[in-house]
Amino acid sequence: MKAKITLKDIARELEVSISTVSKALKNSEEISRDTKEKVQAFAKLYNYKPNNIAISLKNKRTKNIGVVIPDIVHHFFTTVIRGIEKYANARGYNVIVCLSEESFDKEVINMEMLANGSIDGFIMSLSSETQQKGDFNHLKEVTEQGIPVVLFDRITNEIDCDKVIIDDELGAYMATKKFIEQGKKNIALITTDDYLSVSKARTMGYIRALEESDLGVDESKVLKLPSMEMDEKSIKKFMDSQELDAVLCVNEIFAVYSMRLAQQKGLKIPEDISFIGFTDGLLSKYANPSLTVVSQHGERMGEVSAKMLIDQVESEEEEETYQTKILEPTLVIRDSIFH
Amino acid sequence: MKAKITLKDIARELEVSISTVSKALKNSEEISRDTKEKVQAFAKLYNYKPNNIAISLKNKRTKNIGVVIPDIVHHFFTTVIRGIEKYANARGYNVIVCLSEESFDKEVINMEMLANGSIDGFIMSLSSETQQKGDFNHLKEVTEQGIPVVLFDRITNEIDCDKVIIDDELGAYMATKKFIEQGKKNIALITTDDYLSVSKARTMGYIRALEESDLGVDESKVLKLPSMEMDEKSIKKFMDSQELDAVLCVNEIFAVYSMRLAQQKGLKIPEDISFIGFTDGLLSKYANPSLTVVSQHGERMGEVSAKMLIDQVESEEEEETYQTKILEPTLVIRDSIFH
DNA sequence: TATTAACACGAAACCGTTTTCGTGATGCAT
DNA sequence: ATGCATCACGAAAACGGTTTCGTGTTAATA
Repeated sequence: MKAKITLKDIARELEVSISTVSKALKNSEEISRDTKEKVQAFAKLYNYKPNNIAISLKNKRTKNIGVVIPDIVHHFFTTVIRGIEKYANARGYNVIVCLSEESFDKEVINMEMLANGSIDGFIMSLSSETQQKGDFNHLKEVTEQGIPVVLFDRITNEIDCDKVIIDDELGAYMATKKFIEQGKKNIALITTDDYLSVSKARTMGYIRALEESDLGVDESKVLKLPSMEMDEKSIKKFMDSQELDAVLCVNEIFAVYSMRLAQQKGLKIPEDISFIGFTDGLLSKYANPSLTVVSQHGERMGEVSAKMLIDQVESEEEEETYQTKILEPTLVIRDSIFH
Repeated sequence: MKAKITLKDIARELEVSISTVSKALKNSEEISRDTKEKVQAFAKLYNYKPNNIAISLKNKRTKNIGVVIPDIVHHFFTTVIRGIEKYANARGYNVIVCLSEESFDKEVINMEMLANGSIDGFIMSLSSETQQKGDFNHLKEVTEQGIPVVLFDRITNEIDCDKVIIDDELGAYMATKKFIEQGKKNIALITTDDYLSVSKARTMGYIRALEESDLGVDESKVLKLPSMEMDEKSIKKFMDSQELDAVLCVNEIFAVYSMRLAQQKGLKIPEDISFIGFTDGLLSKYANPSLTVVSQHGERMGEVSAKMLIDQVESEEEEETYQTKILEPTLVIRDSIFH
């Protein structure tokens, strides 16, 4: 086992001072050509690499960014992470991922763990429990300490920081309007409780599209599940209870599952009943029929979030001016609706 | 903005030395009751939290573990990460995720970045390019430096370290045998080139099951794709070229896609043709019909890997005895085969 | 020859902890 | 009064770097 070599080792071996070695490796003007060559050759030979921790301690920059998300086994979050990772890596940053698993306590613990010097900034999406409680003190504390935070997708207006979201209202509006244009009359919405910021916005888009049309809103055609967790029973009951010819779902799982229910009843998709979901994941692509979705562009969202965060981390002046980027959703047309 | 408070700040404020503060906060016997109370109260009031970086530098432990995987938008890896994250977090570790994106170079760069003090150990699954090249020097360097490594799923025998895999050979064997028991005669395999350790093992299991039966192996019934990337054309061509009544696929995407091809030809699943895939993801669960799969128990794999790594990191003696844990795969029966 | 600038390097502080060791003060026994 | 523990605390080194500033040597200049 060859242990890592340090500046001190090089200095001792070459009989110069640590400072000389440090400067020589940085090609400082101060050091003579001779010494520099000697030091650099020696360093290369023994594969010297500076210790990241020591550097972090010195310049109070870790080059790590903390990502706190509710769940990783969810296609949307996965793509966001990928976007963050790609962008951050390109700028020399590493990504520390923490999962809150939709729990407020875990979110708090994770943030506290990372806030003590481990990271330069946070990118996060709130857990459902946090959004439900409306308690954002952990975020406040962190921002007050001057640690930059970027909130994405599941955000709150109570915290002053950069934010990245897609226009969920618009996404749902576009989807619903599509149904209307295709002559659908009984358009349902399967969503979750309003405390989830995204669900609330989507519901609003659905309502706006219907109100702009002759159809109007029928409350009984809206199913609000308590969470994003799959709840087969409630969906089945809802789907069985009425005649529908179009269903908008707040995620792809709900959509694919309800498609199957419809098929079991002998309905033809999209002729008898059409479906649109949110999240452009594998499921939508490979479902049968393939599912039309509102794409949230997770990877893009990740990149944008990472850019905003790193720009802030690296900016000297602490700018008290935060922005909210709103990404446009797009409809990815597949076989679950008419082309 | 309230800046973080340090030991030095407390010391200055309370007019004691830094060492006294440090000891007082650790409830050292050395310090008088009075002083301890004073210091602890002050620390609490100003919400003192020790700086992780400084501690890392001091005791050469970061409490971070590096996870390097080829891809994150893949259900299996996602579940592994979740397993790692849960276990590691419970033991006070954070997880730094790096994606190699199946590239050898990125794998190397990521490892080098992390190996300079940022982490206490690695958990990784090799990129396909690395397995193809057979170049493992980056792993050798790291292990020679005394940094513990745990390899999972995509492993190599050229490196001495702990490993966690599932018995891929057995999984494919079980699946193929299932087909045979159900009277299937023309059993195909859609897999990838043998350089991927998992594909090779799965192919061997498939072959063993067939050889043990009366059927024997028919090379033309095996499709070897160049990588795990989806290649619709090749699969379509393969499926069209012959009469099959069962297909084993090396992942769930290939399986779901070929199911759809079969359905388009008017075949009934599972009566005319049955399917089994690897990876128990969302796709399998919500496909139509739902897909029978060989479950790799990713989350378990993640937990086991994390446990092995952390145990090694925390063990004083550097044990030169490495183990390979082989997890048993299980068949998750769904509607793509007879129940 | 005396002055001075340039050169090449080292000493030391610093980042925020932990930990070892030393020491002044106190109290007790002799 | 003297010796000796014990107590309560501080000084300083260490982790591995970066950076400022000081300094001895040499060579050029007056």
